[in-house]
Amino acid sequence: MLSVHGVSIDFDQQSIQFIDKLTLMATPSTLHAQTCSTCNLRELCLPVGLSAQELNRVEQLVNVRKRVKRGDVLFRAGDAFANLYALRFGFFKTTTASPDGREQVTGFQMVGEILGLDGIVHDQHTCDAIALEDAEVCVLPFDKIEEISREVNQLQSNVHRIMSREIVRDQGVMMMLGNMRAEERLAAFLLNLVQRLQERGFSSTELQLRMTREEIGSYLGMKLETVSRTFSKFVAEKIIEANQRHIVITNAAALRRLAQAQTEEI
Amino acid sequence: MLSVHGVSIDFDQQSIQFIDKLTLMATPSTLHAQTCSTCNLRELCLPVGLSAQELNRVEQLVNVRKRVKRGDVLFRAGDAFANLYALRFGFFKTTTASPDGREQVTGFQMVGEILGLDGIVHDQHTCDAIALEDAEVCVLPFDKIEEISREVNQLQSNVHRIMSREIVRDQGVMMMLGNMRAEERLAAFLLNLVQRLQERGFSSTELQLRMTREEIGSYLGMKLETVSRTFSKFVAEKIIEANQRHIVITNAAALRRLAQAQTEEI
DNA sequence: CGGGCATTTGATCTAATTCAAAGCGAGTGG
DNA sequence: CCACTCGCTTTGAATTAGATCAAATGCCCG
Repeated sequence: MLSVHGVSIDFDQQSIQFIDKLTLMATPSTLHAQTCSTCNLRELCLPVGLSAQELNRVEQLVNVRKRVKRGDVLFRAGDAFANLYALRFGFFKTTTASPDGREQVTGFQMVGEILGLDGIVHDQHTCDAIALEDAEVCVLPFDKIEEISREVNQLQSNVHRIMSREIVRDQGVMMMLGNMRAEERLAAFLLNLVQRLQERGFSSTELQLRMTREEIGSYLGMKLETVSRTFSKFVAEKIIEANQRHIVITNAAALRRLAQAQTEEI
Repeated sequence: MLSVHGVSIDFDQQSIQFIDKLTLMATPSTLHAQTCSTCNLRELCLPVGLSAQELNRVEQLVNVRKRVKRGDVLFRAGDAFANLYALRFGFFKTTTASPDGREQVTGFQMVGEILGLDGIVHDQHTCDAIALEDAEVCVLPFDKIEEISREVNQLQSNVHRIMSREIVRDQGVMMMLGNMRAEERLAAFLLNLVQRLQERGFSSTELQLRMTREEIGSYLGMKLETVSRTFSKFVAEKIIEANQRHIVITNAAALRRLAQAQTEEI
């Protein structure tokens, strides 16, 4: 459930349309508002918990928004790092390549999540960020983030938390890749998606996958055939219903039982 | 090669003794100096690149050092988060547990590395940090880090870089766990250790493992038997010599070839 | 309506796990 | 100082989860 101007709104489906509807509701006069104060995502995003006054200061951060079409690249490994990106709507994957050309999906990002943290260490991105559906991001120049977070303690804290969250998330993925069997991984994956969607006001039982079986497999360290077979197994066991990429979770308890090995979010 | 007061020193073996020897050389009058300015690790640690003046300000950060005996816990999942820890000497592992009790090693830390970043998001640690040999850490209260890094830009930048480095490291581990076969993982693991040791002035061909086969396996997502067999295979192929935990790399090129799938450090 | 990608499903195959047993080494106490 | 553990490691044999190879089906989109 996403709270906008104190009003909670319930969604039963996630999609660009719904987010745009939300934008419309939240900011009737400024449809493509360029400021954080009028952005309906501010309670998910970098400025969580900032006072109106602090928010004013942070506004200076966001002057550019960028549309990224499905299939397009936001940044690529090797690109010079200058900005973080806050995802306003749409869906991304990040992929990391090895010297010998193998590629792995290392994350999926949805509304309100921050892309580009990998670039900070070496002033250079180490992964590709590719839109899996038409998306829009706020471009956040990192030097400005650093500058403003020296003045606004809450922003400083948020930056630290977001980075730490990413580190903890990665621990969970390692757990998944290192310890879990195919079924457990897929169960954990579905639950994780659905949980994040729920935090954003969408259904906790129904979702539209934005990625292929192959991308899921790459992320989960298994082959696309295994992903497909495991989906089929879940369907046979009446744990989920699956029509192509539309998934309905019919037995969340069973799924949770399977995914036990995964570290749950605190 | 570690540069101390402008003098480069070469080690052929890593061990507590050697680090203590170094301490002795670097700070003859204050054997257990409690300040960063006199710490021989300052070029590896949080204060990299700080001017003497800035260093003075950062000094206020470090007032406590803590000894941790082999097998002892520095912090545990669930512990309240208050400090980061800079590793002065010794060797740690961090382990993450799942609800159903499975445990996985998610990292090994050596001199100059920072522990505790996982705790920032939820003011609570999410992993255990356990010393694999007698160790000493500087206790760095995180609120002070935040406070000082508002004033000292270079420190702020270092904090961000260290967190980002961790994120990039984790991407590499995911790559390893998701894409690589047992041999490749072990090769990548050995090369990574040896590379980090080399950055600290130790040999790039010889190392003393501080962890068991089981711990290696847990980190690499394989069983201890497989780790052992793979070591034996490397020995048979004359890529390494292994006597218990003492490893000599005799054919680094072959090892590098095997580990190609791993993302190399930029 | 046709072409190309994505998905499903089946039949082997194999890398790694599991189960089992023996060997080794460092530390302890008689 | 030796004998005896106990934990770690190695090696072997059997088993298996998932990979690979292959083919058919489905679906979207121009």
